[in-house]
Amino acid sequence: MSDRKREKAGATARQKLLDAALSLIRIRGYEATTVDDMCAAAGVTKGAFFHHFDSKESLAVAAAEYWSETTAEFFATAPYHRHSDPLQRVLGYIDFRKAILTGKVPEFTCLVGTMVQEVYVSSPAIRDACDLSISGHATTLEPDIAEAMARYHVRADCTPRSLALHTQAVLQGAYVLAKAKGNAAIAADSIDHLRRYVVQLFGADRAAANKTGSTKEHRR
Amino acid sequence: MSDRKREKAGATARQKLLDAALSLIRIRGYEATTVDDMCAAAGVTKGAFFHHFDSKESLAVAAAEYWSETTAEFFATAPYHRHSDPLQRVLGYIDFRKAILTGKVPEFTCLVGTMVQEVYVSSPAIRDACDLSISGHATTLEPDIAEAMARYHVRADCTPRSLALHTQAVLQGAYVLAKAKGNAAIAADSIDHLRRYVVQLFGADRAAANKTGSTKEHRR
DNA sequence: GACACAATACCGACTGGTTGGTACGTAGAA
DNA sequence: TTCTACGTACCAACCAGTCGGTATTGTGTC
Repeated sequence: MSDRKREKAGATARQKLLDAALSLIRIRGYEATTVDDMCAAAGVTKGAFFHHFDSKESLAVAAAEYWSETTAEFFATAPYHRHSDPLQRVLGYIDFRKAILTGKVPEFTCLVGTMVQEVYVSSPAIRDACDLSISGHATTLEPDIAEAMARYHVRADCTPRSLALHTQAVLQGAYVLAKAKGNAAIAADSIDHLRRYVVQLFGADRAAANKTGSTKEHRR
Repeated sequence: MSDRKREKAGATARQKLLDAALSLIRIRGYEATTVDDMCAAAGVTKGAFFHHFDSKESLAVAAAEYWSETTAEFFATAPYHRHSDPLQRVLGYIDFRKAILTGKVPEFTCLVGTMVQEVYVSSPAIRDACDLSISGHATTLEPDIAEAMARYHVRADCTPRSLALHTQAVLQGAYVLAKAKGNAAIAADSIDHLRRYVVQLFGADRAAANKTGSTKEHRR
């Protein structure tokens, strides 16, 4: 947004503060990350901080919005969109989420999922920004899921939106367990289960649809 | 544990502090909950706090252990254990987790899932206590899952432990989304997906087993 | 049962460092 | 000159943790 602000010559203080906030909050959490910490990490002073942000809270809101923008860009350019089959795009998304579990835990976990757990009662503004980030990302999955459901005649009593949000729940939960265990393996496992669920959900119901028609169903 | 300490006459300061910590941390998070807050909520003074706990961190470890004890007791006496069929016990557990999504969000969410997101880098002691709580609870599900897998001949390449941990990941993620959205409905939805996954996992593979082998497969 | 006395449980004022936030100054661009 | 974009110095409130003290409980001795 507003590219005129961060012209050519490197990042502006606001930008550097947002980047610093992203990495620090993902490591320490929101409350444990102080304004001074972020200023030091960004290489700016407190004056700059409160010039750009009214308060620590408003920086958190801006950070959540910045997170939404960068992740949206990141996933929009990801390779899984190339598949012509909508189900392959959905599975490709899941595979992609698993593939990016690299590096240390704070590097692949979710900023807004971390923040919202701390502030969901104390700061409605931050909570709403986090919700918008998660729900907004889930919304980008809905068209593919809807199309796949239509093509494979999934008639399970679940909506594209519900399944999209479930994928996010699994990912958020996988991150919690990864943090508890200190490694990504457990998160990858959960994503495997999610993938198996989606495969079964579409495959099993396709088989059910086929059953009414014809083919190799071995009715016992 | 050590019932002689909290005899008959009401809760001791230590007990009151642990109870206060549980509810406050679930609402505000660990970092945002001050020692003074917990003392005030417990109706004791700071002297009592630091008499029973070396530091705020050691209280958090004790709180995680206390959480493990109380939840273990809670689930041990839950009704789903009565089913003779192990799969029904597993599904009963999932249904039970959905059924207890009552009241406000801080009342049904998980203490250790909340804490571990804040301290997984800064405090290994708390992180380990949280991991033990989550993983320990998951372990209690393994026998039922293993038995159900054996009975229904599930040969999916997933272990009882992996599936048990996945249920916890889904629950933790469901709580994150519930906090973001401010209500339990989204969590219930995700638990529905988890239930459908388990049903499919056991049902679909049973069908597959039946397909290859004889009918009504009951060999052992 | 009475007493000494020691350990435990708890109190509350205090502290040194930290926190989010402010006031004001300044450099450069328009 | 005025506006934006910072930098520096500072503050009041707050924080985890300390410390000297007191009330209560338990225990060994006679």
